[in-house]
Amino acid sequence: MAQAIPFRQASPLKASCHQCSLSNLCLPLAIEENDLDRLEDIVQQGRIFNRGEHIFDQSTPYRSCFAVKSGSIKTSIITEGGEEQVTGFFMPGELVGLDSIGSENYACTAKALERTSVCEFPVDKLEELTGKLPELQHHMYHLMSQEIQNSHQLAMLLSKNTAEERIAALLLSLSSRFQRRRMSATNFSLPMARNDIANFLGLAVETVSRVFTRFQNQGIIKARGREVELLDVEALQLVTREFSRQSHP
Amino acid sequence: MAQAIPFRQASPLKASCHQCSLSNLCLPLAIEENDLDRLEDIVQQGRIFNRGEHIFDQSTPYRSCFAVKSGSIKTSIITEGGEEQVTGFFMPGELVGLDSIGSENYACTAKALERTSVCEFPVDKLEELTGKLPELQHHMYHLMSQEIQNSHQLAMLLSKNTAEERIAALLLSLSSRFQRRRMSATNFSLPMARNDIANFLGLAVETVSRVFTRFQNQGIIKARGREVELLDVEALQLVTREFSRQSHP
DNA sequence: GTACATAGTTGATATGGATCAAATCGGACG
DNA sequence: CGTCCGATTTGATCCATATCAACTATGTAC
Repeated sequence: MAQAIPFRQASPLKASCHQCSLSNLCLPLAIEENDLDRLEDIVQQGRIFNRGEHIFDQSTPYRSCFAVKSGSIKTSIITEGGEEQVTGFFMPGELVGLDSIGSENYACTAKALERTSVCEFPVDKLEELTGKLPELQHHMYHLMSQEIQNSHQLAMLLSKNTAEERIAALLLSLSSRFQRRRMSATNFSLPMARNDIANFLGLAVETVSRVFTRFQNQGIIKARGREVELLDVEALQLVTREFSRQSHP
Repeated sequence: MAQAIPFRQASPLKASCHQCSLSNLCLPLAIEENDLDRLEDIVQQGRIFNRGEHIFDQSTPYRSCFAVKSGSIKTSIITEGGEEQVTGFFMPGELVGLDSIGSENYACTAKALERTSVCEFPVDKLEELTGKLPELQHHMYHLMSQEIQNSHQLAMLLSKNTAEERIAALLLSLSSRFQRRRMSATNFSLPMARNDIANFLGLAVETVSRVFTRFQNQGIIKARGREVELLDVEALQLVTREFSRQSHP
């Protein structure tokens, strides 16, 4: 491993968005090459969290949003009663904490689902920078509106779709997100437990489990634990659209 | 009415955020008095829509977001199959279209629920302005994150709460939004049809109707058509919290 | 004022998924 | 290698809400 150590050891924590393999997914994608330094100046890179550790906690003062570098994160909100609602899963290249920007406190809790490394963007500096770089500001608006749309899609899924449709949609969403990272779209391992899937999709764990085995029996997927193989993507897509088809044939 | 006509008749469409009674709810609240002119310069004020008319349509090019001046608006997304999902209701002082800022096209359709007047903010000019006014930019981030949080709350409501809890939550939300506008918190008329409520909350119309009459029989509300009176706000609040209480007494 | 259409209510029945219960798997750790 | 504890699966039963059906109220056009 010795040869992997970079020459510039003087500033090991200095971010290097330039070399990051995720720069085409993450914030840098919005920025001109020569403005990238300004983003690097405000990023704190390379913080590592072990499975189960909190990146930030609901109701604590908002400081930063985070880009996932490797690993994965789940966010959830906790009601007064202690009930948990998983609001999202975040994979490399995705930004966590947008739901609280501009607020005093974090609106949710972010937890590492596995060993995860993140890049931290202090919000005060980020806002300052977006004020100077219109493309970056535009991209932030875009990311945030995307987040709203995602959440609306989730609400739709929850209010109108069956258990099978919800799970098919989740599998396809994960699939396309793996694909964006040039990984297999049909062969991946779920970063989250069945419990988290159930909570996120508004189902009981038992139902999630049953649907997985039903899909398996139908030859649509193969699943052993968290390892999943999508055997028939078209069938999955059909499941997610079945609902809308039935109503308007 | 003659005496109500302003002196400066030369520019009747010139916005006057300065005088607007909603300025403490709407975008102006984020801006210093002396920067307000710059906001007024980009606003197009006073467009009127009749009940049922579309303010904008899903999948058409994104141009502007809108502040409700009077009346009310519902937003919804339509699936490929033609199925509708109501994603929100917007009342005076609230901003519509944040879910698409930074996108090419509108992500939803906005429809006037009654005769409604709006102020239009062309997005290119708005982005330009937020680049110059940090407080305004901050406020935009805040509004958008608020929208994400709202949607997460909705998702939670849909995935974890009973019909009664959902409807109680909606009534309380409307109540507090009327109150912000210095209107009665207990006596108001619903801007939307039962159908829209049902769709928004992921219920059947029949269920909504039944819950309304159940609440009425319990003496919690009085409802005749769209006219609603909240007789026992605490009872309503209790209903929304009942769920969380049961799980963690 | 009458008629038709749309919105809302009420009743009867069916069902998808929750819940309860129990068995099995899997991985961390001594 | 065996033990233990949480995660997952499987089975049996129940219930909240959807669905189907019919009726009533409201409002709008003529």
